[in-house]
Amino acid sequence: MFEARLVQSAILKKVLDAVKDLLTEATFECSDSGIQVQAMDNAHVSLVSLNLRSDGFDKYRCDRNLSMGMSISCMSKILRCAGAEDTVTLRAWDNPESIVFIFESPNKEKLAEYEMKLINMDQEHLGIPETSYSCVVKMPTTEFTRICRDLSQFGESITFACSKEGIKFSASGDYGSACNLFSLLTLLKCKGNSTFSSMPRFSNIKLAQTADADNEEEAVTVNMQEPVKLTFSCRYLNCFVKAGPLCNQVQLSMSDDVPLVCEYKIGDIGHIRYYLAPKIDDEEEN
Amino acid sequence: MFEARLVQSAILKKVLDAVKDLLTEATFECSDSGIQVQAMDNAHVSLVSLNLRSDGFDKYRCDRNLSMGMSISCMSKILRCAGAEDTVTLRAWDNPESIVFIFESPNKEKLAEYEMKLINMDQEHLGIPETSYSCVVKMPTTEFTRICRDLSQFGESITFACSKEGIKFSASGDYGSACNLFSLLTLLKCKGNSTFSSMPRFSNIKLAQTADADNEEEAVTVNMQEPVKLTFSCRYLNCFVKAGPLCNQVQLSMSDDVPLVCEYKIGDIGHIRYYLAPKIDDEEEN
DNA sequence: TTGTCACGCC
DNA sequence: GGCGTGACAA
Repeated sequence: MFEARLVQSAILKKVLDAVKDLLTEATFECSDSGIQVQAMDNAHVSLVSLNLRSDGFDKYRCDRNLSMGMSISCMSKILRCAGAEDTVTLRAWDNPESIVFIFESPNKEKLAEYEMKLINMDQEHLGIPETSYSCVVKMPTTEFTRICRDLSQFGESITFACSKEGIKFSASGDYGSACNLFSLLTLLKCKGNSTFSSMPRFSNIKLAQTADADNEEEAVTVNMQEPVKLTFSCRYLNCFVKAGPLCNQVQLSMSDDVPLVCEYKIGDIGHIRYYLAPKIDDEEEN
Repeated sequence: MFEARLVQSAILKKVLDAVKDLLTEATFECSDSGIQVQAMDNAHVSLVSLNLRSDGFDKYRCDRNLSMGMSISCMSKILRCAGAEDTVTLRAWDNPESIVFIFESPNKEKLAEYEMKLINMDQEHLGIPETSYSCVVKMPTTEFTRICRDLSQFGESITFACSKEGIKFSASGDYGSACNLFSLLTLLKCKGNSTFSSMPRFSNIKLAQTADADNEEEAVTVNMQEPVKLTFSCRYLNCFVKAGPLCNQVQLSMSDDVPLVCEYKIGDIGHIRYYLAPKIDDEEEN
């Protein structure tokens, strides 16, 4: 049998909020090491990769590997029935036709069971190569969310430019253009960091806005090997940003002509990664 | 003349919120003992019974019995014009063609009068027999509201099953099924109540989650003579649940093949009861 | 009748 | 800022 318990059902609620706009259904691969979902969005443009490690659950048992096709919209509806403080348990038998969600209130007074039929799905397990990226940016989710939302008003896509000057997000459209800049210069100056003058050009710039552990969540960190300038569709960025409630920081990994990776940690239990191919120049001109 | 004053107009506001989705018009029977409304909903499926005792009003005078047909939607609009802290007075003359609503602000600075024309209505006074029920369940309105809302997502109707094991609400639909259980066993165990083993089967189980007066509002109480299993339309349950703001606890009375009674107390002044016939098995199978 | 959007309230 | 509600459109 398969059983996974999470005392904080809120985590799973947020995970579903983070994927439901992109996926209507997905295969959940359950094994001894945890739960993994990899799926292209409905339009087959972006890719969602979700990992929940078994050791992150409060109880986890998986006798044999299972591939369960689930309706994300249904699962999202079910999760919405869990109280904010409830414990959630997922349970399925071997060769399951359905999966059961069990919600228990903190005082054990209420027990809710939701049984969801599984779906037969094409198995499309996608190998995603681990690569090293030219630029890796970490920033507060709130900032990134805000930037995507704000710049979306000006055009269909946002250009991420990461250089020795900092990270710059920009968009332009018929009636104007917009730009949000996290300037290394300013950041350094603000912190009275004197390394600026000796900062190497175009290679391996690593900048922490602050070293205070207290403010780590608010830090903007740029780790650059090569400058990059890539353009992405707002539509998808605004879907990714729905994972914001999971985590205070988002990590953006970029290289030329390679999909952006937008990663949110999920507590101690795993992460969700969104992959999105950059627009090529021809498309930008459209 | 007829005059009824309520310092807390909020009560009357909530009463109207509790009926306006079911009734577009209704006859208000006013007598020395108070105000009574009994009416089938627009679709003639459920029945609403509202009682406001004269002694619950801050001032009450009714020289002769009156039957006043009122537009509920109009009355609801008028009540929405009362400030949260206002005092409301209803006034009508004998043989009235209209009724006046008077709102006074606490500091007496503001006086608002709304006159509403009465409607001629068919007199349909429905005798509702007082019966004893196989199961009477009391539970927090918030829980009941939540359950009706949650389970509505899974089907058109909800089955209420009350047995020695507790009270169970369940629904099933195309893509899964859902169930909310208040288990007597769990409740008793949690409270370290040792009466469980001696609990009679199928008869007169009375369970209080807790005897603490503090938590009375949060208690789930089941008083069972006979187990029952009845199915009701979500649509109507979700209308009844609108009475939630009136009262912290709702009382559900059930017997086989007899309408459910869903009762909310209205402060010290009266109550509102909703009656809804169970779906018969044939209908369930549709 | 249901889903979505905008507004106002908490 | 989030939620619940009312209005509108499909």
